[in-house]
Amino acid sequence: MSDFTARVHEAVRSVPSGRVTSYGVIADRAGHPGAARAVGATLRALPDGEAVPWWRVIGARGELTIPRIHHGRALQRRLLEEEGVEVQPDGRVDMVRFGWPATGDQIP
DNA sequence: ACTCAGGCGCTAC
DNA sequence: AGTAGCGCCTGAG
Repeated sequence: MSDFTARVHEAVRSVPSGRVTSYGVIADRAGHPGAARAVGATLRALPDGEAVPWWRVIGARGELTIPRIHHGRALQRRLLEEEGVEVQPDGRVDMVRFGWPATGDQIP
Protein backbone atom coordinates (compact mmCIF):
# COMPACT_ATOMS: atom_id res chain seq x y z
CA MET A 1 0.00 0.00 0.00
CA SER A 2 1.40 3.34 -1.04
CA ASP A 3 1.65 6.34 1.20
CA PHE A 4 -0.96 8.09 -0.85
CA THR A 5 -3.38 5.23 -0.35
CA ALA A 6 -2.86 5.29 3.40
CA ARG A 7 -3.46 9.03 3.50
CA VAL A 8 -6.61 8.66 1.45
CA HIS A 9 -7.93 6.02 3.80
CA GLU A 10 -7.15 8.22 6.75
CA ALA A 11 -8.81 11.24 5.19
CA VAL A 12 -11.95 9.29 4.34
CA ARG A 13 -12.12 7.88 7.84
CA SER A 14 -12.13 11.42 9.18
CA VAL A 15 -15.41 12.19 7.46
CA PRO A 16 -18.10 12.11 10.14
CA SER A 17 -21.20 10.00 9.81
CA GLY A 18 -24.12 11.79 8.25
CA ARG A 19 -21.88 14.02 6.14
CA VAL A 20 -20.43 13.71 2.64
CA THR A 21 -17.32 15.03 0.96
CA SER A 22 -15.83 15.06 -2.51
CA TYR A 23 -12.92 13.31 -4.20
CA GLY A 24 -11.14 16.59 -4.62
CA VAL A 25 -11.35 17.36 -0.93
CA ILE A 26 -9.94 13.97 -0.05
CA ALA A 27 -7.10 14.42 -2.54
CA ASP A 28 -6.37 17.77 -1.01
CA ARG A 29 -6.32 16.41 2.52
CA ALA A 30 -4.16 13.51 1.37
CA GLY A 31 -1.50 16.01 0.36
CA HIS A 32 -2.05 15.75 -3.41
CA PRO A 33 -4.29 18.55 -4.59
CA GLY A 34 -5.77 17.86 -7.99
CA ALA A 35 -5.40 14.11 -7.70
CA ALA A 36 -9.10 13.49 -7.41
CA ARG A 37 -9.01 10.69 -9.95
CA ALA A 38 -6.44 8.88 -7.92
CA VAL A 39 -8.86 8.93 -5.01
CA GLY A 40 -11.47 7.26 -7.14
CA ALA A 41 -9.04 4.61 -8.30
CA THR A 42 -7.90 4.03 -4.74
CA LEU A 43 -11.38 3.67 -3.31
CA ARG A 44 -12.40 1.40 -6.13
CA ALA A 45 -9.66 -1.00 -5.15
CA LEU A 46 -10.43 -0.76 -1.47
CA PRO A 47 -9.64 -4.03 0.30
CA ASP A 48 -12.45 -5.70 2.22
CA GLY A 49 -10.71 -5.49 5.55
CA GLU A 50 -10.32 -1.74 5.53
CA ALA A 51 -12.88 0.13 7.60
CA VAL A 52 -13.18 3.08 5.27
CA PRO A 53 -16.55 4.79 4.74
CA TRP A 54 -16.13 5.10 0.99
CA TRP A 55 -19.81 5.88 0.50
CA ARG A 56 -19.35 9.32 2.07
CA VAL A 57 -17.20 10.37 -0.90
CA ILE A 58 -19.19 11.72 -3.85
CA GLY A 59 -18.71 14.12 -6.73
CA ALA A 60 -17.96 17.77 -6.04
CA ARG A 61 -21.42 18.81 -7.25
CA GLY A 62 -23.19 16.40 -4.96
CA GLU A 63 -23.62 13.59 -7.46
CA LEU A 64 -23.22 9.90 -6.80
CA THR A 65 -20.69 9.31 -9.55
CA ILE A 66 -20.39 5.57 -9.32
CA PRO A 67 -21.35 4.08 -12.71
CA ARG A 68 -24.34 1.76 -12.97
CA ILE A 69 -22.27 -1.22 -13.95
CA HIS A 70 -20.59 -0.94 -10.59
CA HIS A 71 -22.70 -2.69 -7.97
CA GLY A 72 -22.01 -0.08 -5.32
CA ARG A 73 -24.26 2.71 -6.53
CA ALA A 74 -27.52 1.57 -4.97
CA LEU A 75 -25.60 0.42 -1.92
CA GLN A 76 -24.04 3.83 -1.50
CA ARG A 77 -27.42 5.47 -1.61
CA ARG A 78 -28.80 3.13 1.02
CA LEU A 79 -25.83 3.58 3.33
CA LEU A 80 -26.05 7.35 3.10
CA GLU A 81 -29.75 7.37 3.87
CA GLU A 82 -29.16 5.16 6.87
CA GLU A 83 -26.85 7.84 8.21
CA GLY A 84 -29.42 10.55 7.68
CA VAL A 85 -28.08 11.96 4.43
CA GLU A 86 -30.93 12.89 2.15
CA VAL A 87 -30.42 11.54 -1.37
CA GLN A 88 -32.73 13.15 -3.88
CA PRO A 89 -34.62 11.10 -6.47
CA ASP A 90 -32.16 12.05 -9.17
CA GLY A 91 -29.33 10.69 -7.06
CA ARG A 92 -27.92 13.95 -5.79
CA VAL A 93 -27.07 15.29 -2.37
CA ASP A 94 -27.32 18.88 -1.15
CA MET A 95 -23.69 19.73 -0.47
CA VAL A 96 -24.61 22.88 1.39
CA ARG A 97 -26.50 20.87 3.98
CA PHE A 98 -24.44 17.67 4.13
CA GLY A 99 -21.08 18.67 2.73
CA TRP A 100 -17.97 18.33 4.84
CA PRO A 101 -16.02 20.38 5.69
CA ALA A 102 -18.86 22.88 5.89
CA THR A 103 -19.35 24.57 2.57
CA GLY A 104 -22.16 26.90 3.51
CA ASP A 105 -20.57 29.67 1.52
CA GLN A 106 -20.87 27.75 -1.71
CA ILE A 107 -22.43 29.58 -4.62
CA PRO A 108 -25.19 27.96 -6.68
C1' DA B 1 -27.61 22.09 -21.32
C1' DC B 2 -23.27 20.45 -23.71
C1' DT B 3 -18.58 19.48 -25.29
C1' DC B 4 -13.58 19.95 -25.03
C1' DA B 5 -9.04 20.20 -22.96
C1' DG B 6 -5.63 19.82 -19.44
C1' DG B 7 -3.99 18.05 -15.22
C1' DC B 8 -3.34 14.88 -11.41
C1' DG B 9 -2.04 9.76 -9.49
C1' DC B 10 -3.80 5.04 -9.00
C1' DT B 11 -4.92 0.18 -10.48
C1' DA B 12 -4.67 -3.43 -13.75
C1' DC B 13 -3.03 -5.65 -17.66
C1' DA C 1 8.39 -0.95 -18.19
C1' DG C 2 4.60 1.14 -20.82
C1' DT C 3 -0.16 1.89 -21.54
C1' DA C 4 -5.16 2.45 -20.80
C1' DG C 5 -8.83 3.50 -18.28
C1' DC C 6 -10.76 5.45 -14.30
C1' DG C 7 -16.14 6.14 -8.66
C1' DC C 8 -12.59 13.41 -10.81
C1' DC C 9 -12.00 18.60 -11.15
C1' DT C 10 -11.83 23.04 -13.19
C1' DG C 11 -12.25 26.23 -16.60
C1' DA C 12 -13.38 27.65 -21.28
C1' DG C 13 -16.14 27.80 -25.50
